[in-house]
Amino acid sequence: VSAVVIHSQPAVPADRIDDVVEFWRRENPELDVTLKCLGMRLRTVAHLFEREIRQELAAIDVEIWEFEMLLSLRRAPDLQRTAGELLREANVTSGAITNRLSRLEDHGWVRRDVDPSDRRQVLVTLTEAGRIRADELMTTKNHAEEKFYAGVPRATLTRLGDDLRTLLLAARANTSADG
Amino acid sequence: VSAVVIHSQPAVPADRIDDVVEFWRRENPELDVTLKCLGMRLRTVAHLFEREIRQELAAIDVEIWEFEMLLSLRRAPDLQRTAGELLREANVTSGAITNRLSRLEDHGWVRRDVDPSDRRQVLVTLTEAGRIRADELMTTKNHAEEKFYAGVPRATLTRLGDDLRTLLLAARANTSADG
DNA sequence: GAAGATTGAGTGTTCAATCTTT
DNA sequence: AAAGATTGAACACTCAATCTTC
Repeated sequence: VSAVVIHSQPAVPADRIDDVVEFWRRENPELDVTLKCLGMRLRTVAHLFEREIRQELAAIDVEIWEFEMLLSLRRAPDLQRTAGELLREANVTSGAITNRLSRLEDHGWVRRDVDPSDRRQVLVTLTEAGRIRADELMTTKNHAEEKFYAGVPRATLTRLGDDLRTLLLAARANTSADG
Repeated sequence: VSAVVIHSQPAVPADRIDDVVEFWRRENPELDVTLKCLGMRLRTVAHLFEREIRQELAAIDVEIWEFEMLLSLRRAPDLQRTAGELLREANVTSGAITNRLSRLEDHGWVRRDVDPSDRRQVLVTLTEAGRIRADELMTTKNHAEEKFYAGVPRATLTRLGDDLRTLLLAARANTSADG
């Protein structure tokens, strides 16, 4: 009795990504189809998600980086972090942070002070106006996310979250990344 | 008899994302924790993945956009696409495509010709040097991907791929996106 | 000397305006 | 007019150099 190899296609129609990967499998039958599809889907979903959030936020005139900076401060003890902490949370270079902080300061959403205990550091504090704005943005983003996931079975979403966490832990080890 | 609500934490240790979401749940108990975690993990994994691929490609002096353009042409019938087709595959504006094509042309990896059947269009063709380079890049990327996923159970990866496809189909409908 | 933040040059994107062809 | 590609201005990033403080 010989087993038939099924290419792990579930009860979901094939999409563009399946077609692309099928092309490469024909060129190289050794290719790991599961891995190729997974990578492409990860990037595509994340891209779609980001674009959707960006559009919803754009309606109230906000960039994603702005959202992330304000929300990071909103979570901080005393609504306050050093520029270095913000830098590491945002995964951008120090030049970008300086740039962003200047713009947030212009809007009056954050304040910059020299850290008295270590005068090399800059303490960034969320102002009252910044806190109010942060909470607005959070609400908008929550609505956008619910809309994005609409129609996907609850069980799928939960399983996705769990599996992604597993992957995330492994990937962090494999890449020795701090993100 | 009262049911105890379990916050769907599987046999995986909590991470930074769980902490962030827990903060917001305390602020707003109505918050859908599963959805918030999922969104953050999607973005984080995709970000990590992209960074890893970028680093591996940088070792052979290639940018990700370059990789995607060459590989898109590599799959095309006759190794040829119009600038507009490339634009829609890459999800960037026409200005970016013009810019990219000029640089690829400088390296001698693609050729630009006016489409004789519609002289508004530009036909982009992968040269022989471009085809060789594309295949090199594909090999490098495959290695990088295998390294990224190392240690994650096969079943998890397969399930992730299937669930992501389900999500992708729904999200495309929810956002009316063409990506 | 090392760490944290700022500055400036270089890069690559978007957006709007333009040019050509249909 | 409308569609496809190009151009240039504005913007935001990275990277390397600099300045201040430890």
